Amino acid sequence: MVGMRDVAKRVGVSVSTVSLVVNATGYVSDEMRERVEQAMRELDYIPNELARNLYRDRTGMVGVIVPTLRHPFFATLVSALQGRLSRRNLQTLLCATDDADTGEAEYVSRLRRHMMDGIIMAAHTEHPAEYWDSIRRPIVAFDRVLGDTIAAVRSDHEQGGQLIARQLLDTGSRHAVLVGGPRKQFDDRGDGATTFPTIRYFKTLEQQCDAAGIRHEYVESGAVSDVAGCARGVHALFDRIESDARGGGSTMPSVDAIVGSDVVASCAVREALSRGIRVPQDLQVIGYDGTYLADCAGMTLSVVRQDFDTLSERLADHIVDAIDHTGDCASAGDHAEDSHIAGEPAGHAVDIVPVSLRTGDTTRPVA
Amino acid sequence: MVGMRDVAKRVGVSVSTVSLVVNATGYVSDEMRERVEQAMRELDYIPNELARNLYRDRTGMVGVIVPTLRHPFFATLVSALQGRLSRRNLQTLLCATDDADTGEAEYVSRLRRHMMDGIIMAAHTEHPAEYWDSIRRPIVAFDRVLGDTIAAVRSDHEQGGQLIARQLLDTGSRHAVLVGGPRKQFDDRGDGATTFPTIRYFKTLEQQCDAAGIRHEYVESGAVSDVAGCARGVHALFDRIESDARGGGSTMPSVDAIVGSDVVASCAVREALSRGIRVPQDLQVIGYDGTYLADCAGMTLSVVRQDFDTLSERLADHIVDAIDHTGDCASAGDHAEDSHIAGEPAGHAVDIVPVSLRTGDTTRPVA
DNA sequence: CTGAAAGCGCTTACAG
DNA sequence: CTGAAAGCGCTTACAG
Repeated sequence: MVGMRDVAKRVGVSVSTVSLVVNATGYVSDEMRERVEQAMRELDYIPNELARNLYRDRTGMVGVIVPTLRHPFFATLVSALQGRLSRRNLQTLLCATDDADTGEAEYVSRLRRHMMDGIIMAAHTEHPAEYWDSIRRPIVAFDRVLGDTIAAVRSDHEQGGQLIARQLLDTGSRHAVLVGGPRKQFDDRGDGATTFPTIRYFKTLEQQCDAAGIRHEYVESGAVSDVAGCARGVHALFDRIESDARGGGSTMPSVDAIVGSDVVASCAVREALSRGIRVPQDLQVIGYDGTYLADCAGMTLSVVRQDFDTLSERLADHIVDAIDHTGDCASAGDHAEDSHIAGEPAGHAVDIVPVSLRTGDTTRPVA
Repeated sequence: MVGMRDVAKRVGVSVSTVSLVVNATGYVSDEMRERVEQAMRELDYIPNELARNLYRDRTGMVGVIVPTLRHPFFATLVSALQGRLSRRNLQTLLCATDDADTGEAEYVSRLRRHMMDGIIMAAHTEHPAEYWDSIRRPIVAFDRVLGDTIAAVRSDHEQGGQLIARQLLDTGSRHAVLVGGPRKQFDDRGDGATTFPTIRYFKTLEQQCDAAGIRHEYVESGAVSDVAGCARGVHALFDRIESDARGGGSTMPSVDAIVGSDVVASCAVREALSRGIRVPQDLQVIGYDGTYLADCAGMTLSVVRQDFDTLSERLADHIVDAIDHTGDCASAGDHAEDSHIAGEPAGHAVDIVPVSLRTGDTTRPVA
């Protein structure tokens, strides 16, 4: 490996001088700079960031922990996030907990040892808030609550639930099936705050349906990383719907709306089509997320769009903030006992990004 | 940051001793080890890999460059790859060229500066083989030829083409439409070798169709990262097929088979269903890739499956090999001029992984 | 079995 | 404007 020393030797100067021109800091005569730069080119010199980072105690990398990449939601999120981070000259170290047999704890441990500047946490965690506090590294949570000292970013799922409820109401749906993850995620974690905000749109939707007199039921569709399982779940759901209809002596199922992730919605549309159920006349389908899947479904799905660009931008903002302030707070971090003093809501509040409803071909026009 | 020195101080020993127990190398008395470990626990000591890596000249990270994550193929690949690398204690640094405004060249430059142990290249490159040689870091190419000194891994696309041709022939299809990327990718790059092997399955398929007397045509569907564009392309294709049929005075289109990526196939199935074209009776659809998309299409897609697990395993194997041999070859690398001497096909040959045909509900049974 | 010393490749005050 | 020196946190021979 050719190092700074080699460049210095070639030009006949000290390494300090080479360092100065590499970093474009301090004063170097134009002629000197030119000679050094040429030597670097000739030797194909690559600055070793490792050494640099060791000195600066900064790596320019952030760890991103997601459950899986085999789901369009997280693929889209990571994609947008990596782009945003790259723009700020931050590299993305990817960790997927469900796709590898490496657990969240092991990943976090590695990320700490590798001196990541920050960690963006978007996967399920079994750790208590104390654990995350003890990491002593900038952390931003996505769609999760990791404790009230840790910044978090998420979509406005309550708004999402409302948009869907409104749509169902305005288009006259009377019986909706909501398809989502394991219902136990709905439970609070004792401390009053649910750690998994995504389910909020279901809760909101259910409340609004109750208020509007729309019948609704919830069906579990398996873990998020199991797309095929989700497809099977939707298939089974349609079997049941049709058999219910026959049992009731009716030709049409009473279910007239299905709400779920893009994946669910996508499956639902196709199930309906292949069974001769007309979309949206007989059945409305509304997706949640608004990933690319919503656009390659043959029919344009009606979806609540999460704003991936803004979400990523915010995540990047927060992590950069946290990194920049990490030096100042270093001493403050020592007396962890009395940390809950004033309250810095700026960094620790949950940053909520609006969603929007895109009406496609799978919902009826509003009367 | 609490360092080794702090631990040493607390126990009252030298840093060397602490280092020994951290690395579990050399001889340390059990009592000493116990005391040191306890101190590490008490202080929540985290070894700084940066320093360690600087000394060892190894980071335990590999850079993975893909065009996009917003496509199930690359999402699935990266997912499998990250898992495999993680098992070998290698971290994955993710770079997506189409999803960020960071070009391939810039990414490679960053990866070199950050001293990645290796680079896995799965994106398009405009660089000539000489460039890749000059990187002087372990590189493995995926589905691409980066020059004959660089190891490559890919699926057996010729076999894929054959499997599809066989299927079409055995089920009596007479007119197939192949939907794929820009046709100019088919062209060789002067040096005789195509740099983009994926298209080989189309070439093989076309040859076999010609031999079997199956009519075929090729339709471009836009860039790989543009899933929505792909959906529009398929839509337009169906419009044309139907209008052709009407123009010909026929009620049924002459096209009776569509072949393309999972995304294309997925769109095609839905387009067909919503237009009343029966799948597979009137139209067979065969997907290429075999990602999760093939399983959440309502109908189980018939697909040629790329073996992502094996592909990833091989990529990991090759990069680990290259990394392990990087020390030995350091000197050998100097006389790059006379590198083409004997030929080390072991490392440089293209590693070809078999594919398989899964027949689902979108093709007819073989007579 | 343990400690003092040199070094990994770079940066940054501090002298000249 | 440029060089000698100390240090980032760790590892590894080499003495004791």
